[in-house]
Amino acid sequence: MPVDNEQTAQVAGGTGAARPGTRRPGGRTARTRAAVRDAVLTGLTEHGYSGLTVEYVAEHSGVHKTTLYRRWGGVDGLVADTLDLAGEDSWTPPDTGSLHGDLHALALEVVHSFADPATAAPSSAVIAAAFQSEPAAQALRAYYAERFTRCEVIVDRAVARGELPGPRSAIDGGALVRAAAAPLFFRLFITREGLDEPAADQAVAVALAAAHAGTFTRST
Amino acid sequence: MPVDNEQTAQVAGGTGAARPGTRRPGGRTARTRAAVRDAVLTGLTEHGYSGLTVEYVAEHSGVHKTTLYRRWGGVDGLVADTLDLAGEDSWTPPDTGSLHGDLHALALEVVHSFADPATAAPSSAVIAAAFQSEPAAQALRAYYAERFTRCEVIVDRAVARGELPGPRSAIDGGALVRAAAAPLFFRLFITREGLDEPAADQAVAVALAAAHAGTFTRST
DNA sequence: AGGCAAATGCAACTCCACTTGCGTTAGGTA
DNA sequence: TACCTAACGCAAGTGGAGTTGCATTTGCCT
Repeated sequence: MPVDNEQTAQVAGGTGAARPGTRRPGGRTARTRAAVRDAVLTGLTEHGYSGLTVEYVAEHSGVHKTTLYRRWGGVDGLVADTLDLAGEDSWTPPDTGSLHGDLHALALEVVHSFADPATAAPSSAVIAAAFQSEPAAQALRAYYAERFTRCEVIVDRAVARGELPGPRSAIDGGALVRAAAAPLFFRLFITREGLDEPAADQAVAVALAAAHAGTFTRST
Repeated sequence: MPVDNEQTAQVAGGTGAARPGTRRPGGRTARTRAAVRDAVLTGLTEHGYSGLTVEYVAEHSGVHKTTLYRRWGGVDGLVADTLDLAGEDSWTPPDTGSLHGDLHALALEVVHSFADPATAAPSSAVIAAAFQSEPAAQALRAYYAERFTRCEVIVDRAVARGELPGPRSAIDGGALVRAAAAPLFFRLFITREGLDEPAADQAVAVALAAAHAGTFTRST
């Protein structure tokens, strides 16, 4: 079953001005999308976002340049769509048996994923693309929103285990996980300090300390 | 006294291959730099980073296009140099009389600076530029490193007041302040959730809770 | 004051991202 | 099966970013 997750925003009028790719989600269209996204991924890992060009994707996907411009608008659209695909994986947060273990494993996943060019390229590419195109910003927002929603299980389990004061609903799990992740991305893209395991350790420690102090407990 | 803070990195050979701008920091050169940086600032606030073009800077600064390419290499270099200027201001961290007050004021400064396009544009522009050029990344790194060094006074004062366990050297002030700032930038540029005062409140609360739990105390 | 070289100005050129008009292919439907 | 049209392919063209060789200005030093 080929996926079809076109952005539902900005439909021109009520007259049904169909955007390309929405009316014929069948064979060729789906094949085109898959080929294009593969080419985008390899292009990103090879040349990075700033070095990725529409012409490159055209050559390496067998899809004509004009089609790429028509359906995706440009490099940023291509990258945004690629992230949409990446968001449809079956990833689940770690389950180590303790809150600290889960958060630490999660932080290490981030560290390692950004250490490997193949996985780091798409992620950082969209962050870069979001600066110059609203669709990319949208894709980025949606991606992380969904990721952190998946992560709330970690906190739910911790509450169930009695590691944090219950009930579940009283603690903002999303905020806790975000707090653990934020310093890592901050170091990566803002202060450009680079990532290592100590950084991950400290990020987790900060988030956990705040959690135990009740900082993420929702105010009634 | 005209400033001259050229990047000292990547000097080609030992034979003294002088880069433009280093041998004659006098009148015209300095005037050129000033005019260019003004034009970059107005260009950024008007069109944003993705809309800023070298030609625009040339027209609005009176400096010829060729000169801009020669001395700054391109848009990213222009933006990086502009941040270098911004880093030479006389900013000092807030001094409210309490650690919480200082951190909160600091967080609010971030929120408000990114709410105002005129101040937000240069900052976010360099973050974007750092994705495609090493000089820009360098400028970004230097800028925030210097900023957070200035902020360590906040923690020093708190220790002196007895708000945190001393001695000064035992606590990593930079890490504490970074912890308070990270969630804000994370929301701005990674999850693209936008900033508001509650976000600032929580960021400060998290950092403070971690500080009181001893998370930023240096291990001997 | 006078001379040297760095820094800038200038105009023409190259190259590539992006567009456009039209012909062709193939998915959906009767 | 046959038709219709969305989606794609193609080739030529356009515009602007970035480059190059040379003339001109202007700081700095003697």
